[in-house]
Amino acid sequence: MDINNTLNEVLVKLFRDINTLEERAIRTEEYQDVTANDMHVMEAIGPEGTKNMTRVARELEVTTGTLTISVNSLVKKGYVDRSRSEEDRRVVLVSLSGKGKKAYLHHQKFHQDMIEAVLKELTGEEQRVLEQALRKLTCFFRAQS
Amino acid sequence: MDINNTLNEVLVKLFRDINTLEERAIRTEEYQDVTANDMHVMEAIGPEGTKNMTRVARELEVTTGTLTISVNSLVKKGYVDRSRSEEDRRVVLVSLSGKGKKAYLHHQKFHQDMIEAVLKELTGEEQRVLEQALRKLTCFFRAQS
DNA sequence: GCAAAAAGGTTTGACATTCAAAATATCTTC
DNA sequence: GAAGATATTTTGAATGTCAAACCTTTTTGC
Repeated sequence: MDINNTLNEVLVKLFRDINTLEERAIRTEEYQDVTANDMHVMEAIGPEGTKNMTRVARELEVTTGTLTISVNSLVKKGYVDRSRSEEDRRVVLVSLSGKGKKAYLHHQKFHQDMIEAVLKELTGEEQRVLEQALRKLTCFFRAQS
Repeated sequence: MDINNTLNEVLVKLFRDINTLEERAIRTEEYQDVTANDMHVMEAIGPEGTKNMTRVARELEVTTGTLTISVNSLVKKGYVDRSRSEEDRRVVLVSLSGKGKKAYLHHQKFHQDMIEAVLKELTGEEQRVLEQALRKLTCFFRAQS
């Protein structure tokens, strides 16, 4: 059987399974009200300091209108703080609240645990080749854009 | 050490944006009206023969109600044919139209190009190692879900 | 046989996410 | 200080999703 076909099938399935797993990991007992989208927004805002709406929207590649709606919900749920800049009253600054930082770190830990678990399954040689392949994959998608 | 970072980056960025990236590749001049969701539905229906709604919905892991809406749109756009089974009048059979098959093959080519980009710089031995590694990971993630 | 239960799909109502374009408020420039 | 630029929110429309109610048709149990 052709390695091309095998890889195609495996990659498609793997991506789907990992996404499913990640979605499931985000909604834990403690963070039932956090959607995958919420987590992505929190990741873009980042755990340190503040960012304005335009910058976060650019990082997420969504319009600021879309981000406004996401942030509305995150503020209401208490994960994000929103305030107006004093220097430029047009600018809105967002940052993670204490609760938001905790949720963010919780998710980071999930990523780390998952990576550790995955690497334990593989030999050193397999790890090396996998890394090379994933780098190539990232390049491929970057080149498309 | 670096495998860790690569995996994390892939996990965070590539997997998150995979839908957007694929959609960008799907929407060409010829197939402007095909969304990423449309393509996933067409993949689940498959290029050969017919399947009933329940089976396709199960493969996509969505409700049949959701699939009905997706298929409505695909039928209207001319990518999918829908008919009632003669043996069991409850059953609705869906299949790709000529246009649907063409779009499907176009997307398969995108996948092929992706695989080629990844494999290009690996030796035959490395390709075997990669395949082995991905198989292990598929098993691993399957077991988690 | 026939009534009740099961099965396959569709419809409905609700919500989340998204964008483009209009609206609002605040700078900046000339 | 008026005109234009910038940052954000609001509005209106589309897509994608589910659960639950609702048809049709088939199967089951008596």
